[in-house]
Amino acid sequence: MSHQSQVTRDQLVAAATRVFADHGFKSATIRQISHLAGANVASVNYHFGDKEALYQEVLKQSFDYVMTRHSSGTERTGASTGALDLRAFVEAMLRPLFGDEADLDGLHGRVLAREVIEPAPAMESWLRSLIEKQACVLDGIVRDLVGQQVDDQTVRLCGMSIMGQILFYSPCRAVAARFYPELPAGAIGVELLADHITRFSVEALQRFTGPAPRASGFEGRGDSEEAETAVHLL
Amino acid sequence: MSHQSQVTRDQLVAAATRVFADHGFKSATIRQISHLAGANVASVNYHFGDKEALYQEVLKQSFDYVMTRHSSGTERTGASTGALDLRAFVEAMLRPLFGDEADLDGLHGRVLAREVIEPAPAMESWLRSLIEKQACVLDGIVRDLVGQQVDDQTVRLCGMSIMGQILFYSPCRAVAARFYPELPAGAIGVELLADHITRFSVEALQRFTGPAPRASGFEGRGDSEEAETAVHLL
DNA sequence: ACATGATTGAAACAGTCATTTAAAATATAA
DNA sequence: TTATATTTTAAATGACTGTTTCAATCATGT
Repeated sequence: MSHQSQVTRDQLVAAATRVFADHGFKSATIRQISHLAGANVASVNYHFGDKEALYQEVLKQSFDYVMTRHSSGTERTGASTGALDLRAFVEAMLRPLFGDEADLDGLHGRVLAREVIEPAPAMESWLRSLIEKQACVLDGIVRDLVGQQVDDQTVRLCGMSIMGQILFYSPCRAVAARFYPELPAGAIGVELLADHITRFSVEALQRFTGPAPRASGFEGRGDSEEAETAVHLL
Repeated sequence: MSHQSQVTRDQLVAAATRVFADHGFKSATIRQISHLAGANVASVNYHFGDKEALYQEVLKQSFDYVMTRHSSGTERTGASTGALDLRAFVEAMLRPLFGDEADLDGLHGRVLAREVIEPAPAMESWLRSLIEKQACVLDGIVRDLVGQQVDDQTVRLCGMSIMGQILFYSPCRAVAARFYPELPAGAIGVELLADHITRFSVEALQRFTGPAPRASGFEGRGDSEEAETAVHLL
């Protein structure tokens, strides 16, 4: 493998990362990628075999990038409070989803987020293991905050509430501006967002101590039929 | 317009709703749709002009369906507590996102959710107005729960936290099972989910009374550097 | 410098896509 | 029924897709 070969290979991966992040696997075209990389259309098939193999390579590199760059932030800090653990976790998950177009963090994060939300061909085992590991870490953080009286299913639901708040800004960062157009997009920094999500979640979790779900202020009369039919489950 | 013409038109819309909900605008093909409708490939272009016009029709009908069927649930109940308002809102937003393949609620909801999260060609003004209206309703509900001392931006962030928890289950319903595989998918009913999201959010919002963000339990020492760099913003 | 293998480039391939065409079939109106 | 308009059908069109082919080019080791 010559030197120039490695260069074009890298350029192809870089271009593919951007195109896949922007359009997804199916909508991205080899011609877009090769043109952006300044290479021939046949180069993808020569260097990687086919489109899907290139995608797997992009997925793998994005995975490695996020792991080495940010995943350390999701390790338990151990001695600190659960709130700080959560704060670090949220920011570590959130940061790759942001960053401008040129930012590597944003690109890699968007590729992974797209794959997680709508798995295109086949999710690789290492990506699945990453997700499960993160979910496990989050479980632990939540457990620290809610205490031991809460059952496992509730802990998982709380984890999903947190992940929902985070992933809301992934492929759907545009949706935030759509829901709240008057709120300038650039003004929502990662830190501000991480602060809010952490605070929102900590406030909620610190009251999830009791397993009795009806002890939380639903004493009003049920006007809406939807509310009436289901509020007994609370 | 003959009677049979109207029949095939309706069948095309019905088939298109399903295919668009499953694959999105770009990936859905006219051949899929017309075959599912038992019509010719040219029928779409004859009855609607082109693929995008058919998509607009599907969007419009899904919009009307959700509006008449569920949007009443998002009206303020007025006299009841904010928590019940939130519970009704959450379930009204959540229900269309669920339901099995044959369920009309699920189909229409998924079409709209797909469009909101990743707007395909151009979001129509009535859809935009629906979103803004819903956001406004949610703002009001949140405002009722947090009180008047909280600034508008925080109210909006709280609204997005709630929407994040809801939309987490939209195209990404699979992601829940992915994060927590041992949790049987069917076991998470709409009511259970709505109960949890409502409880989680109410617990959080009821503590968002004070505008001072640092009064909420971040007194631990900062181990993680990410936490350290940003915790001063709290 | 030369020969050999690795890499690139332009073109062509087969497949699918949305869309168009025009003839056939059907419904509607007289 | 007959004439007219509407609707359906099969086939073709042109633009895209991923992939292949093969000659030209380049790099590398002798």
